[in-house]
Amino acid sequence: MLEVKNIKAHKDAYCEALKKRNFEAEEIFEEILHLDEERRSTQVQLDEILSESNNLSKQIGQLFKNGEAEKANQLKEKTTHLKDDSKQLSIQMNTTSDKIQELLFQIPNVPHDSVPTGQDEADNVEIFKEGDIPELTKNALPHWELAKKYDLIDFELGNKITGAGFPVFKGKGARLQRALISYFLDKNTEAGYNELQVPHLVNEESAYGTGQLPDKEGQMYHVTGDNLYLIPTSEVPLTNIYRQDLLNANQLPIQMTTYTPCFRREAGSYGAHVRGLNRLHQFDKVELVNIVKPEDSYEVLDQMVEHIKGILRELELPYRILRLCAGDLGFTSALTFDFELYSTAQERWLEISSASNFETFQANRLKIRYKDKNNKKKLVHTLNGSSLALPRVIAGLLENCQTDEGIKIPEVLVPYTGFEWIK
RNA sequence: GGAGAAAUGGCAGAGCGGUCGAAUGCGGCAGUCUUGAAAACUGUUGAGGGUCAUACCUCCGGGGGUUCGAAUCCCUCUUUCUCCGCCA
Repeated sequence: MLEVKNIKAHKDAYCEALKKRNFEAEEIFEEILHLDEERRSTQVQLDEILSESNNLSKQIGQLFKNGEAEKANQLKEKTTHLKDDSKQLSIQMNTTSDKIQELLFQIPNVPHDSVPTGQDEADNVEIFKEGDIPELTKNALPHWELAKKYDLIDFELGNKITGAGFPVFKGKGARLQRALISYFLDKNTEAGYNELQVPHLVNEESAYGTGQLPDKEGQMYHVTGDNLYLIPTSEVPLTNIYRQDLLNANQLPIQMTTYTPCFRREAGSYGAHVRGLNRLHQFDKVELVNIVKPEDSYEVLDQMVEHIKGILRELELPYRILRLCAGDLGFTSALTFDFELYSTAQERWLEISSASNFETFQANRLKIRYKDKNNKKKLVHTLNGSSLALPRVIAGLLENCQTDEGIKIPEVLVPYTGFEWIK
């Protein structure tokens, strides 16, 4: 959520930047600024009335104390109309504030200057590529075939228990998953991230805080009995830990990591691209969240990118990094880098991580602030990134590491899996 | 699920109809002393809105009510604690 004072100060620049997203902000900005004026003038009126009635109340108290009941009763009569007026005005003020809030919720984050223009994923800009794409033998298989061949993942069984998109991992498949989770968490804690375990269900307030509500309502599983949502990403509980907090500068940066399953309804997706592990309703992910001072956020974003690179390098997997174009940028993000892993058997790139800087957009919704050197209260910047999303890493790993003898586990993982080959 | 108690500033904790945005202690910050640090002493220290700055307004778990006036009384919800029941 953008701040009204920033809209006021940078209206033209914001309009210009939001055009990159095909978002015409001019009109909505005007309306917000107008409503803000209205809100303020209403408040001035309200404050005056409240001030007067506070004064009268004090006088009445004094008069009663002095035994001048008659005078007091005269003053009492004066307060009745003040009460009515203040009630009216406070309703009016709340209505206006709600309207402003509602409008602010509709506006996406302002893209960073470095975000390229573009309509959709085809316009994303590749900025880095690393790792050799292996030459596979003629018998090479896509991961869903490999999963079946080595009895690693059972998609049909998940179907029986829950439905499509809820696979059952078995034997070495399950162990490989657990190994990756441990490996990722170890890498993250080595880099200074604090490991946490968080709830997998969140309340409405949390979902609003990180921006899943109101605009992504249909994508979360909703537990209606208790009005809770299954998390689509652990970014939600992690970032909400600090909701409404006023931090001291020396508490920053806050670096958190956690492993959770993620639940996404992915309504309307189907077809070849969602086959196997490519797109699931439940999947595992290890997440990074950073809460930092505004002046540090872009440096931290770079660090996050370097950190994720390091992991992929160790896993010896071919990947590339994309700078998302304005059209493909998430609603809450100012700048996002996507990591894609090359799936050799499918001959396509799979998104396995996304590292974003939200600047103050989430922090403003969440009201996460800190006191800077001069004791000024400022909104923090929040960032997150996956390190990494498990299923597609497994998909890429199975496909790229397959040989005629079986699947060769990358060396760094062997201490975690306890085996070198899946045969 | 049943019975009882409670929720106050960063923390602990008083206040139980007007003088309360709130005593006191701890913590934080600034200063005195010290070669430096600690201790001691002195001062300062909640949040939001509003203003050029004051003034002023709002906030004592959330919501509603009584009253001229509510942290204080009433209703309701939530949470926490204790006891009981059920249970991984």
